[in-house]
Amino acid sequence: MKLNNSYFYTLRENPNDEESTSGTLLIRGGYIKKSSSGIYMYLPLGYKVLNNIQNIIREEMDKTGCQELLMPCLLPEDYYISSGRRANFGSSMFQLKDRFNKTMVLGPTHEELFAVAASMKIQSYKDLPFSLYQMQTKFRDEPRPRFGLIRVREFIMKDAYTFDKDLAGLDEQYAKIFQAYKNIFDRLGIDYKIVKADTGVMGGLLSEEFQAISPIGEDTLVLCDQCDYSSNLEISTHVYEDSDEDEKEIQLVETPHKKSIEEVAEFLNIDLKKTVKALLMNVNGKLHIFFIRGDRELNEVKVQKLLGVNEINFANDELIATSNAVAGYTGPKDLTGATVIIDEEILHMKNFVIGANKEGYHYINANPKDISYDICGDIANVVEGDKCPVCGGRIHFKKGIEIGNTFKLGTKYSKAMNLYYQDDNHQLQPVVMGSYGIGVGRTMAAIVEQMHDDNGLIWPIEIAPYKVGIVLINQKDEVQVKLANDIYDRLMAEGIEPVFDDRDERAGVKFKDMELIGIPMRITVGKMAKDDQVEFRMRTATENTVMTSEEAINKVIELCK
RNA sequence: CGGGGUGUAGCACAGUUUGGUAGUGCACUUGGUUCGGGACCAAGGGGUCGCAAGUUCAAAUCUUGUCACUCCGACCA
Repeated sequence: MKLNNSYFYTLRENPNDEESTSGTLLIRGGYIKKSSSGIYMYLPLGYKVLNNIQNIIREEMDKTGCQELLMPCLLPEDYYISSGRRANFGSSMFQLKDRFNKTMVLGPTHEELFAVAASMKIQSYKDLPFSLYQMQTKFRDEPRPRFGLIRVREFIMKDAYTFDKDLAGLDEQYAKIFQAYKNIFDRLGIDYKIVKADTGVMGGLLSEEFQAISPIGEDTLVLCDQCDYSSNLEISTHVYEDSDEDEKEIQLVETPHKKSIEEVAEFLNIDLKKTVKALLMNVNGKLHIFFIRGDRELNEVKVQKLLGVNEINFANDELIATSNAVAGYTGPKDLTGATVIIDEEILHMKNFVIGANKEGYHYINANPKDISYDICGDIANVVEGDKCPVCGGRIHFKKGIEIGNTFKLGTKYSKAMNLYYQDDNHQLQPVVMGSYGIGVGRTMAAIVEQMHDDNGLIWPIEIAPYKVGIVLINQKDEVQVKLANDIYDRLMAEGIEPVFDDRDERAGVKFKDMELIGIPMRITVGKMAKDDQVEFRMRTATENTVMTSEEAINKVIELCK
């Protein structure tokens, strides 16, 4: 592409409404433009990168024998009502009426429709297994779009679905696609971790997430410094460690005006880890009081599973008044009028601090024998330094951007969508399904988050919009012009399209732009053109290498392989 | 959905307190000088000041409403 007379622009200043590095750089480089909150245009450069990523995904998916197809985005609401997910998605699903007043939705994910497509093929066990995928636009009306392409309302997802006759078959196909995902993210050059995760609104048997490591990630990954244990914080299991202290006698102490657990710990000069705090919550309109160690956080996913509910909220004063709890001084001793749930860890603690259910008082040296409760379970988040559930090492956290997700769905959707096959005993059996997603635009943003510097983007060669850029220093010097054009033509003939900066701009502008848009290799044609000499430089390098034009061309060809 | 912030030229912003001709930098056009790391000088072009109603002789500025964008939270694959 020659920049003269092309659609190409860059911005010298950061946009004022983008927070993330990736969003800012992609906008400044002219890769994307926001059209409204969480909805972006992919401009020519951005579209090339998007396509390059899609091609890598396509190659690896095709290798597994997965077949590509294309589903509609616009669907009757009925599919999601049949599967029972219409209510789950709620207002995050875009909805509209057609001219006959029928309710249509824009698809947020396509398990239902793939089940319908699969039913055309599946009659007997002999029709299984197989797998299908598509790359298609998905719509989710996010309450808060954020971070450029990372959390958006309209996005392209590669979604794949496997169909098997039993769990053994699912395991086999799952493993194949899992490996393809590793190949994809390895080829994209992303630093990522695979973690176990909650199945959430998808349901099913198992969920694993591919998480790009990034400080702006919205998920917390729990990792072990000794073994390869990894888990999303939302489902990470907690190993309890018994205290070896001798039990002391419980004692009431005054803690005037010390309401938060941090204030109490400081006032009593006691480690937060030797305290127990209360969380007063509203579960289905009833007061539930949760007790966890003072330095931990309540894990809503675990609580929802333990209690079998979809939603928990903070309790208001009216609800709290149904018990004898005193805000700031609530403890699990002699507490009445609420369902009391304690974290199992508390049973392993000794001589800890609890609220006394009396304004201005706490107990110290409380022990498990002193407290009473209705339910006990794992309800808290792990914290850094906790014991690894696999090897006993210590765990630490990293932040991740979820770029891929794989689910063993089981028979949830096949049963709901009436997808059955006949087995060799003439019995009807539900098809066993798996589903597998990759957010293509989000992956692009994650790559930028991981690969950039002060001067701009840095694309890996395989996904760069152009692998090499030619900077023509003086477009009035015929020798330079001819050499630059010769190099351009030679590379085109090799099937490598360069971006050729032939604009009437000063050299500095051309260098800055080439760096901002992150072109991996640069050939500069300048003063030495009369001796057939050019400068070659990688985007990541700080020095030029002088060589002949022939050597530069060969270098590019070699690095593109 | 709760709480804050911002809407003025393609981009980034000032002007709003105290109403009185629409401004600055970048970008763009023309001429000149310069020209291998975001040049300089000069002269230009471009804006229903988010939208609507109101107050006023007069509104970017005051009032009310409304829309959009955004941050923190809630929520979320």
